[in-house]
Amino acid sequence: MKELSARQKRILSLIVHEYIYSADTVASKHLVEKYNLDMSSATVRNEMSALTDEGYLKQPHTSAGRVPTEAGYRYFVGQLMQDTSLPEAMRRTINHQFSQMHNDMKQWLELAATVLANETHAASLITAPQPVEARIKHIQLIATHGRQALAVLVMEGGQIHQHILTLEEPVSQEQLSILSTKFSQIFAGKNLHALSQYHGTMSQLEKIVMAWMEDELVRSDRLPTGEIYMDGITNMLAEPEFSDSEEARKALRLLEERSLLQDLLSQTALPDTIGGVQVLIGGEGNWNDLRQCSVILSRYGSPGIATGTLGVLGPMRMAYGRSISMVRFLSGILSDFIVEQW
Amino acid sequence: MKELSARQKRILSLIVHEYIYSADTVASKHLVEKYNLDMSSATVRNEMSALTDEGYLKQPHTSAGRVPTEAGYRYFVGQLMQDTSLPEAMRRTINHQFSQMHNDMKQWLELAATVLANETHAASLITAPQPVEARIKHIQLIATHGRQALAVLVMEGGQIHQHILTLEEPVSQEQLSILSTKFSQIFAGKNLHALSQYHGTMSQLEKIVMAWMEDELVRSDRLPTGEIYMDGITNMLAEPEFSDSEEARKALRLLEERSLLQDLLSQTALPDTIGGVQVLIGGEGNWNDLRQCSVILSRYGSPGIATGTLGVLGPMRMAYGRSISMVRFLSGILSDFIVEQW
DNA sequence: TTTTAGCACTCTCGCTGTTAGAGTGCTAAA
DNA sequence: TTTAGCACTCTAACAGCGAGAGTGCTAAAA
Repeated sequence: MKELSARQKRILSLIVHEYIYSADTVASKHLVEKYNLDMSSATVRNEMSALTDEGYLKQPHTSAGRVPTEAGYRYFVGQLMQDTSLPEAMRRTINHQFSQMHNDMKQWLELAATVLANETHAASLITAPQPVEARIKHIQLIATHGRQALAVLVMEGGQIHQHILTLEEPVSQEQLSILSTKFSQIFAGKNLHALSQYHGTMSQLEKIVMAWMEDELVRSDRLPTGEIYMDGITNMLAEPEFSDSEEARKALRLLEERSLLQDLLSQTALPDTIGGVQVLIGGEGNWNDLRQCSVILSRYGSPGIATGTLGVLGPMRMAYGRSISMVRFLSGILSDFIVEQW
Repeated sequence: MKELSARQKRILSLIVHEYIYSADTVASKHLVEKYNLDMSSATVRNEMSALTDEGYLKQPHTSAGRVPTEAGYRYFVGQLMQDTSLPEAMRRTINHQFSQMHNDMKQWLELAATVLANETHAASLITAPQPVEARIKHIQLIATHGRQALAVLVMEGGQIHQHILTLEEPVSQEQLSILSTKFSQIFAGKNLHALSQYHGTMSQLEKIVMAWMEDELVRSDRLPTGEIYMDGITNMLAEPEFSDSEEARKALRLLEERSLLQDLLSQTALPDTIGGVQVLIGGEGNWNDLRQCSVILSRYGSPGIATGTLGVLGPMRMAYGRSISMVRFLSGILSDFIVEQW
């Protein structure tokens, strides 16, 4: 693969733009007219031909215009796209929306998913932030009803696990409070490992609480077990490439099968690249069902505290510039929120 | 509309069955052959003609077989369908799956959504149970990090609200515990109304907690603000009636737009009919986007404690018998869980 | 050497016409 | 009242055709 000439780059860029805009093959003449190019359609044709040889363009049929290939998109995203930042007005609007929310992670994630989906016209997905290391800070037991007690485990980062325990027999709030204090003192600052090494003689009640804590920590340690927020699934169906519902199914199955999604997220979005944005085009060979799609991902959060992933899934013919800025911007908003809250 | 003859009922029933099975128009001859009917195709044709006049059948074109109308489905579901209960083996399998879960409402709801979607080949949706009356049982404040404190509100039914409060300044766990006790004594057994009538002199901290509690109760009072669990969205796309993705979008938009969904659920599934199953065919005139769909709904939970809704959304050509049994069965499982837990 | 005009060539898309087959409705006989 | 038989209708599938779009190539112009 040779280096492309400036003119070839320009033409490739225009073709990608135009195709993203129109969803239709783009012809040499059309390009010259629409953008008032200072060359003839024949010249453009020659360059197109060269770009096709290089593998950046293809034609659906002999006498059709050109369409970007996977490699074409990749070159565009990597080399040609100027990094447009979001217009100030939009930043303000979005910030305003968040400022009107409660200080509630869940609500913020929901809003972020909605905004992301609406602005990119694609499907958005966001995983809830996962604490980086599970260290206990605090344990509290609260009597609720009969033999039921609510157990709350507060982690170092402020992360919360809770569960309703069913006890052997009713226990008063006083007794529970005493146990809460005891356990809090013993385990404060400890992680899962220390927990499983503790082996004193324990009452039945203590055993139940211990069992639950271990269980909770084991689960939260197998990283991605958190909730996933999505929106804009129907946006995908509006794209012409998914008018065949079979194609749409392939892409959407990914969103339903948690395991697939987790694979995707964990294999790509590296935990230590907060704020960086990754672009996956056409499944990058690994995800067959995503051959028609692109995914834009970013880790958000704070490296020492908790991180999650957010991204959009759309057709390969996606407004990359806008989507990437959007992902980056929202990643920033959520990161800030986590830093403030925790 | 006259009463249908026994034979007409039989034919209508067979046509509905056959169409649900094959997704194709059903012809008189086909019916006679497949089911070894003791009459000729001409006779069946005559009856079909009558059923068409009555509005239970229609033909897509002059020389095509018949297809049930909305009214046809309705008659089938209301009058013709024998109430099949789930085979024992399947009940056991499903029960077993649940028994292997933790005692966690969220996990049960997720599992229920998955099972429901898989068994009905349609989209499932379940709303988290909402407490019937919001009465405070208990308040607990837990220091987490800096100026942050976790506030937990335990309701009479065992329902839990929690939120991270941002305080004016750091407060020790001791102080928080004192306030917890005080508020718990004052407000135990009270509901929203009593809360807003309390007007002593309050510290800054107290005001913050009060404000949150009111807010939480107001929100939980406007009934359907709970989480919604879904699965099987892609099942819909597999049905031939949604191979046109535009139709699929219409139906799926409902699942994305919370407000639409809440409308549907609240207007149909009445809170006091636990275990009863409602069937909505073709949107029943009210939901234009559901003209091609049917919805099967049931309230679950316990009247005095908390209730939620579960159901399936599928094409009108849906396996009603199986789906209804499935909805009823899972409704029962979730109800039992709620009764046990709370 | 590069660009461009011009033209032949190719392939799709939409239209039309035709045909085979499926399924009905009707009529007249059982 | 049921049924056999047949005429009739409509669709789905296929082929043929022409228009139009867009390219690739060639030869002339810059």
